[in-house]
Amino acid sequence: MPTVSLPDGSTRSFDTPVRVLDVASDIGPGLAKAALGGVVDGTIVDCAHIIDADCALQIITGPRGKADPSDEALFLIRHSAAHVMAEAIEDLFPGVQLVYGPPVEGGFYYDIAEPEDGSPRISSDDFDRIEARMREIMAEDRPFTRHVLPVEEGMARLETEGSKYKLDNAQRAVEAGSSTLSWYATGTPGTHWDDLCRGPHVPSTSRIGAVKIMRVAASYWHGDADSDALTRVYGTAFPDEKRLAAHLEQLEEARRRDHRVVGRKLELFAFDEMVGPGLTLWKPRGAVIRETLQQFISEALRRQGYDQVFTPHVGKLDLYRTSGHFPYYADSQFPPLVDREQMKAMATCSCGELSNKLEDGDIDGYLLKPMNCPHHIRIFASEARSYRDLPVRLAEFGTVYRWEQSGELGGLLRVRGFTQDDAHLFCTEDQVHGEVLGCLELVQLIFGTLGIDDFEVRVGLRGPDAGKYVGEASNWDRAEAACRNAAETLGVPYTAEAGEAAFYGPKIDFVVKDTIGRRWQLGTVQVDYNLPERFGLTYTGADNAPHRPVMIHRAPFGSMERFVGFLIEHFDGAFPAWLAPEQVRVLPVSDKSAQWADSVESTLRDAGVRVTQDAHGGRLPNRIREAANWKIPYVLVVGPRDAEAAAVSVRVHGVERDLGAVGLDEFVSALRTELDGHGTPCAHEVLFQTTETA
RNA sequence: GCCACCGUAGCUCAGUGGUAGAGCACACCCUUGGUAAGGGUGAGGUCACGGGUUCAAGUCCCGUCGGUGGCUCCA
Repeated sequence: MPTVSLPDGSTRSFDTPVRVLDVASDIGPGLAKAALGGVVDGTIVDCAHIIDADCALQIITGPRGKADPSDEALFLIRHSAAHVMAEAIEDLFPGVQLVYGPPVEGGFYYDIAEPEDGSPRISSDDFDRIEARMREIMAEDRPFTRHVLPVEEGMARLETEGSKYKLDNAQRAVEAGSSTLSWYATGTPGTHWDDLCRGPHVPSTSRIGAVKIMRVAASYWHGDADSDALTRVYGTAFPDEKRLAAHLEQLEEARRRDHRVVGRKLELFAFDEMVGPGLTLWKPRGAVIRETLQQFISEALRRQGYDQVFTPHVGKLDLYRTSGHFPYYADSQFPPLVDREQMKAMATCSCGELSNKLEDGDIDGYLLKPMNCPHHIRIFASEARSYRDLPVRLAEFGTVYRWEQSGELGGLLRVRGFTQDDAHLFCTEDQVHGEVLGCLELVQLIFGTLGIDDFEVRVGLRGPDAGKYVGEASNWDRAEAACRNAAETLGVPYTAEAGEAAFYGPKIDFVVKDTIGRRWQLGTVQVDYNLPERFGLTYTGADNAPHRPVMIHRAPFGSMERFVGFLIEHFDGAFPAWLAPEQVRVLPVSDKSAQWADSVESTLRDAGVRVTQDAHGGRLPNRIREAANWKIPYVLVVGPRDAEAAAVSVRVHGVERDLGAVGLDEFVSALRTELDGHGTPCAHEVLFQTTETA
């Protein structure tokens, strides 16, 4: 006699066990028709799920009207679509084995093991016919039917079928405590296609609505690169074609906002085959943005008591043997630069001998630095340090080089040479908390000034595998507490992730999403007990005895490349005036206003404004359009009327009209205030009381 | 690094084995124009690179380089 309580607070009682669908019918036929599944006490279930005890139930329905479908509805639709796709692929590619097919953010995928007999692999050319087969299956409107076998019987079936992947899935389910194994047939069990699956699914195949295969990629079994190579086919599904089309349009829009597209159009940066992959060429306009950000943070660093240092781009291998970067991380470094006189010896070595000799130190050379810390540590070690000197804060925009895997490179977001806004703080145990807080203030200053409010804070802590971590447990406890505590004072939600610490200490990372939804770490603060130990760093305490300092690595931007890449997308290339490569463009209406236009231009230039004049380019509307395409914050149209009044007619990017004329001096002073205030207050708001912008 | 796809003018892209194309941008000329595309003319190509098949290759095959997406990695 289950009593079911519903989201509106009402309850319904039944004499016998009922299906979720029956409860929906009991509420109303419309709801029953729309039901895709249910949520019973927080667990998502099929419409056919039987309720035999009191519970809280929410019916999952497809979207109504213009509302977005619920996450649960999309989960069911996409999980079901993954099955239909798997069936279609098995139909079209005999010999494949299914591995694992979950719904994911934005869609679903299915991992598939393709036969290694040289038969054609699934390629994007096959998407149309896979989709066509899926639509046939959907049109047949076959019910998703769950059938359950006891573990032994189920295992026996899987053994017979001979799929090691499904067998593995089943074993995992059993290990996780399952007492049965379930299959879902698209239709009648025994007659139609089925798949080992925990469920749940939509009631029948037609309820999936609209599907699209998106891409195919390689993946690895259990995510392990040494394990079987699998083919992962990604797709997405929506309740209807209209929503699918809207989703695809959104992806297109995101692509237009991609920093690689915008960066080329606005001439911010370039990559060049001849220079090398992942090596950024900062063009003049991009360099302005980077330089301006560096100046901005440098001011803050001075206030916080940092000292600027400079160090070279290379260091001897011994430096990195001591730090532990070489050869442990050799795979992710550019190959060493070997001493000239040793080149000959190398020429006769086999690869194995060579790497041994490099490791042992028989062959010496230099490394393009993968990190700045070893150099900064040697600066710390270059003089006797007293506790009175601490904290020592050494800052450098240090360029580092890492041999990122070729498949990982992507625009400015993942490169092989990048400049960190790096600093290393050497402090006492007691100072860690305060220093971490200071680092977070810098991140807050940056994010706050630039209006970055959509980010995640991740605190990386030790995992259960204690052997992985260096340093005293008590120090770790304090450092972890310092990181958590500091994250809390930020006043934003953060996630504490066990096992995500670096091996040398806990860290706080700031993570943002790019325009196509990928996550990237920007700023980071890391506490380090390892390197001071490895380098034997000491300072003299008040007790006149040597003590080991604690190091903090921090980079509030992360790297200038990644940060600017992200920022291009954040602003869609329309940078606030203080960052914009070209802040003002002067457009004389005609040659008759040339003199006044020149004078406007030089006045602005004298005020330290990055200004240009466009006296060519044809008619005025054409030149306005051109300036808009370059996303220039302020466009000043000057004609005879303006010259007469010593004024400029102002347009601001993103507002498609003339805001009106103001005196040149008035404009310059308002703009100067905006630039000096890093965007606050905006000149156009002050002058025209408008808050419209792009 | 792995799998798939892509590489044609500065940019965006057409071109399914038979004489390399368009729009934008660029140069020059006309237009002196008051708020998002005025008109004309012209220049611009080793079709990424190397090999192969073919009477004939931008097009088909192989390799290399580069890019994109995902996987793995990320001190």
